[in-house]
Parts: sequence; C-alpha cells; structure tokens
Amino acid sequence: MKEDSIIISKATIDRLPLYFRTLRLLQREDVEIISSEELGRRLGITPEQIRKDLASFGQFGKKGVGYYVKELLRNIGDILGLHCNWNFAIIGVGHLGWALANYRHFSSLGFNLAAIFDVDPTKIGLHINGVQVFHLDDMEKIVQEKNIHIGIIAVPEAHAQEVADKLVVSGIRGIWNFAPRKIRVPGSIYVIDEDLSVGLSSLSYYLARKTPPKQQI
Amino acid sequence: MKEDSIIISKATIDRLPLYFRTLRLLQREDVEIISSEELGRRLGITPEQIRKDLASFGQFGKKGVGYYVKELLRNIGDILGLHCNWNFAIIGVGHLGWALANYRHFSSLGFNLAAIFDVDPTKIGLHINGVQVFHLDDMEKIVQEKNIHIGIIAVPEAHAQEVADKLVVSGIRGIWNFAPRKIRVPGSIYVIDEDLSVGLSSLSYYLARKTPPKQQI
DNA sequence: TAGATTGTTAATCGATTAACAATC
DNA sequence: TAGATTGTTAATCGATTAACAATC
Repeated sequence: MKEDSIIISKATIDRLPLYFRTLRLLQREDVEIISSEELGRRLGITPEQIRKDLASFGQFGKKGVGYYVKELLRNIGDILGLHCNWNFAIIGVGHLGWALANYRHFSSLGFNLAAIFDVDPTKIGLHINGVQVFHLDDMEKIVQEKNIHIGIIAVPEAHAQEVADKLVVSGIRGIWNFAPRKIRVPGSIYVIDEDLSVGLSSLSYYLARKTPPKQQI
Repeated sequence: MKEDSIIISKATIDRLPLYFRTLRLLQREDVEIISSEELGRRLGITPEQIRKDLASFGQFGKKGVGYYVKELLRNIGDILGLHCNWNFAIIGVGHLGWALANYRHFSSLGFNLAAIFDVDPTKIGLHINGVQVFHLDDMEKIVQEKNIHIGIIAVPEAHAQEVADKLVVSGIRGIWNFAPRKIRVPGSIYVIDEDLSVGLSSLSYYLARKTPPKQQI
C-alpha cells in the first residue's frame, strides 16, 4: 500500500467515485473483466489516466488481461473508506436539505443519515425519510449519541458559519458545505464546498462565448 | 480583451463565480475598494492567484490602490455572461428537481427558470415557484417558444441519456447533469456533470485516513 | 508462443507561486 | 515623494500524456 508514502492528487481522488459508480454498473451487467481502454471509453477519461490513478494505490490489474470488476470495486470501495459506514447529519430542512435527505445514492454507497437538524419548531420532531428532525440546540448530544462524523450544511448563507461552529464543537470531522459562503473551521476538519451557482455560472461563461472546452470533467 | 486570443484555464473560470459572490457581499457591506490581498483572505485563495485570474481578462485594478468593487463586479458579471439573462429548464420533478426549482440564488444571478418537465401525469400542469410543469413530449415546442438555452437534468440515471437526447433535439446549448451517469451529446453542446455522491465519497476518503489536504477548494 | 494489457518511467503540458517593474 | 498594490514575466510545481518494458 502506497497511500501513506505518496501524496495522491485531489484530481485522482475525485475520479475514484466515478470509477466506482461505473464498475457497479458493469457488475450489474455481469461484466467480470474490464480493460482501462473500455473503462476509459465509458467515462471519457484516457486509459493511461485510469491506470495511473489506480496504480498509485496498488497493483489491482492483471497484465494482458485487465481488471476484475468485482475485485477492483472492492479495492476502490476500501480506498474511499466506504466500508466505514459513516453516519452523517443534515442541517437545514429547506428545499435543498429535504432533497438531500431523500437522495438515494448516499445510502447505496454506505452512508447513513442519522439525524436532521433545524430551528423551526414546526419541523422539530418530524421524520423525513425515516429520520428524525432535532433542534439545533441538541446537536452536541445527538452527534455524540449517534456517532455522527459528517455534517451537511444546507442552511441559508447567513447561518452557515454559526452551524459550522456548532458542528465543530459537537465533534464532527468533515463538513459538506452547500452554503455559498466560505466557512472557517480548525485545520483538522475537512471541508468540501459545493456552491451550486458555480455550475450554472461556468455554463453561462462557455455559452456566452460559444467555445465549448475540448474536454468535459 | 484577451478572451479570444488566450485560452483561459477551467480552474480560473470556476473561481470567477467565487469572486463574483464575494464582491457582491462586499458591495452590500458598502466596501468600495478591495485589494487582492484582502479578497484572497476572504476566499482562502492567494492574492497572486486572484491577480493572475483577473489579469487574463483585462486590467481591472488600479496599481497602488486595488480594485473598485462595483466596477470589478460588473466586469466579472460580463465575463461570466450573466447579463445574457439565460432561460433554463429543469427536467424531473423529484426531490432534487423540486429543490433546484426553488433555489433562490439562480435568479439572483440573472438565470430565469422558464419551464419544468416531467412525465408524471399528476405533476403536469402544476406550478412550482410560479413555473409550469410540462410533459416531456412537449419539450421541443416549449424550448423554442420560451427561448430556453440551458437544461438541468434531475431525472433518475436510467432516463438521463434519453432526456439529454431530447434536450439536444430541442435546440438546447448547455446541460447541467445531476444524474450520476455520463451522457453523450454532440461536441457543440456544453455539459457540466454534478454528481453529488462524489462530494461525500471524497470526504469519506480523507476521513478514513485522517489526512486533511493542506488546502481547501 | 503471440497478442493483449498492465504498471512505471520519462516527456510534456498546464497551473500556481514567486519576484519585481510599473505606476497610482 | 514614499508606500502600496497591480500586472506580468520567470521559476516552480503538479498533473497528464506518451512510451515501453514486464508479464499474463
């Protein structure tokens, strides 16, 4: 295992979930072996890139043959830590929080929605997708009780920092931030920002000048 | 203007919306002038990076002074094509489509939700956020009528390609794809993939090995 | 064995960082 | 003027692509 010796690029890590999801599809199609060539064709990624990405974690393929789908799937799942069965919480039951609470792909990847938080008294106590909505003030207690590691911020911008602070105090380790604002947290907390207006804005950029980039992501 | 002579990196373009949103915040705070130093501090981006990004589109700053917030805001808005008042459509009234239809930031950036599409007869004719839900079969007509340029795919994976095909035929120019599947479209159509499970999976990767990357995005 | 395909090293390409002259 | 800060060029760093030896 090279994970600890060599620094893996962020770009590589972001491609792993794509490989994973495609391999799952292949498994469902009863494909047992796949070459980097064919996997690349499916994803719009060069075979060299795929081999390089995978090789940075170990030797998962068989020369002259390809990759065993089932085996590679297990390996990538392990690399991504999907076996950890992370518990996560959603903060904010607006339209976006509601949608995320009902998003099926998370649980199929092994993530478990353990709690939802809001401040609106009419929402506290509700069950969304079978998960209870708690008051923000009870976060510390619930996070401990339910062993929650990841917090998803889906509150209005104005409250994002306040919620982030609460999450940190409660002992969360990772934050997925949908609020379009930079949040400040200690260095030990990992944050991923997901500002949805970035996607639409960059689309606008390309459409406005009629120059589609050569390669999609 | 250098836009046409020099190829701007995708990384730069993805940062423009971040600059834009921060400048808007500054304007609301009545800040008139900002230095790359201070803007960088707010965003967690180096000042050199910001100056480089902006300089690739023109000379927007004043040496020894900084950038005029109002002026820079207008310039970045123009670069991003936000003045084009793009009409967009959402396809799929599931939880995600519903949330996107109600997302306020799009309209505040000048994007106009002009139509929603689904196939469920109980949803056709409904108005969400004041916008009518049409049947998928009427797409070509409605897209033409309402001059829609952008389609947001929020349907289950299994139907993503079929919807993409319909969008292309209808004359759409850009697609924002939330379905976790690669869609195939002609080269002239610009596609942005937004697979929400990538965010959670990469969080999982870092949490599983306790090595937060030095820099957040 | 011959053909295929990986894993790895080297070459290229692109993006970020550093340095500094220009100038407000 | 002196101090500050941009815009730009050069240096560094990192990621992708190409090439090919290893080997199934």
